[in-house]
Amino acid sequence: MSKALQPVRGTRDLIGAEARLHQAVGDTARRIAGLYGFEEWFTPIFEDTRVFARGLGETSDVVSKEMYTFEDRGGESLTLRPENTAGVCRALVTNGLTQSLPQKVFYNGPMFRYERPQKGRYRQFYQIGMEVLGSAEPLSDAEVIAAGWHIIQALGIADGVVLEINTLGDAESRDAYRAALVAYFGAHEKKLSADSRVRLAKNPLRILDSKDEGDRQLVAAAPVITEFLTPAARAHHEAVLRQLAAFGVPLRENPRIVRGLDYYSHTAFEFVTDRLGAQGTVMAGGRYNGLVEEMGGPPTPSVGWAAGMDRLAMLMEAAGAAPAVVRPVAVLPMDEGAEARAIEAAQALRQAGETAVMEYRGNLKRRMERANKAGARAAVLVAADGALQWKDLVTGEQRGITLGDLGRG
RNA sequence: GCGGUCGUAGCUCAGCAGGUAGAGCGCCAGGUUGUGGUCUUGGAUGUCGCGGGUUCGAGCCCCGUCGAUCGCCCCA
Repeated sequence: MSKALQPVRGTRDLIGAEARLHQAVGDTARRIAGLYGFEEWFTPIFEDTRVFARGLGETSDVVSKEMYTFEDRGGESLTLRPENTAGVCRALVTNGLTQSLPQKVFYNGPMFRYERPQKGRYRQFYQIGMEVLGSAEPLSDAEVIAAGWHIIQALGIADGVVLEINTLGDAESRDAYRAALVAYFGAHEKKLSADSRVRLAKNPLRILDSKDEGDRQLVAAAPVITEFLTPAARAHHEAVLRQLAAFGVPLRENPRIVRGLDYYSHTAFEFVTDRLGAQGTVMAGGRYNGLVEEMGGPPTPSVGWAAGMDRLAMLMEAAGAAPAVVRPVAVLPMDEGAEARAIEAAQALRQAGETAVMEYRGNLKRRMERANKAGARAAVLVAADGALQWKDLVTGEQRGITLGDLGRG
């Protein structure tokens, strides 16, 4: 045991039920995204460090203290992606797709963040995400959110999850609001928590979602973004809310929703749950109108979200929505001479789309036991003379069949 | 990065004024010379996370370390 190597802190193996859960999340999300006309993109797991430093904001926590950044043998500064929106925007630009907008993108894969691990929070974690690149229309905001809700429903976890939505307004609205917040919290600085005093200087909006009780009381009386929205920003937000209603997505307006990454503006939303302890955010995103430009492209207004597969999988498990395991048919030779014929039978089943397993060793009793443990629903018993019998492992019934019967289930 | 809790067989856990470890499940073999699930008999397995210290003696005490976990921070 002392010599056994362990997985690196914050990483783990996905095997068995956990693997199946993750697979179900990815497959379901991909399928639903397809229903909305989104196509999957595969971008590199590491990028030029500048992709993230520029995209997410140099001062954001993710960039300033959570990235896996290293120099490769050629002396380039590379970074394991901490999220995938910046990479997708970079790919849009490098592939010349800013000429054919909008692009509707789905992705699925591992992300890396150097954080203190906790349940539902890992250093290598998995995200799915959807992005609409190149549309400023409120309908694109509403549709990606609706697709996200559709996925949550399809996973069978909608019960404990609710959409909270807010707007951060455009740059003009946001600057005015930020100034108002600084003035308000500045006047009450002595009552703020230590953390929030730091936020006041660095990112005053962040005080809004503080968990500190004292902060919360101050926040309750703080100015609200809606008072500072420009007419255009207000119109956008109202249109998004209206269309979400048309999509049938239940929501709760929450003026305290804020985003941690710098690229967001206008719509900001989170699907949250109270069933995962401190890791309550399950899917989150918003509109980002400046990111593609940061990657060297033309102004390209976009919206999207990302969701933690690990958290979705945990919710599925808690909801008893775990995917069923496929029950195979076991093909068992009764004597050594029957092996070739058994292979033929197994292949016939597989050609017909049936999952077939062959136990590799032991006498018939041993193979039967293994087939049973593997959850086989039936066994095909193969005699040396080539005769086949079908044994239903649930009822125990057994009858003679021919090779041709196997193709017909 | 900060604070709390925890770490014993593959899994879930018990153990104790400090005297070098147990149960259930699982696993292996038999009861059954070609047929599983139930039942039954027997068997194997741990450097008690790792390193150091205190002690005649430590799974039980102390320190460190690694990992998990809860909260903060941050975020998906």
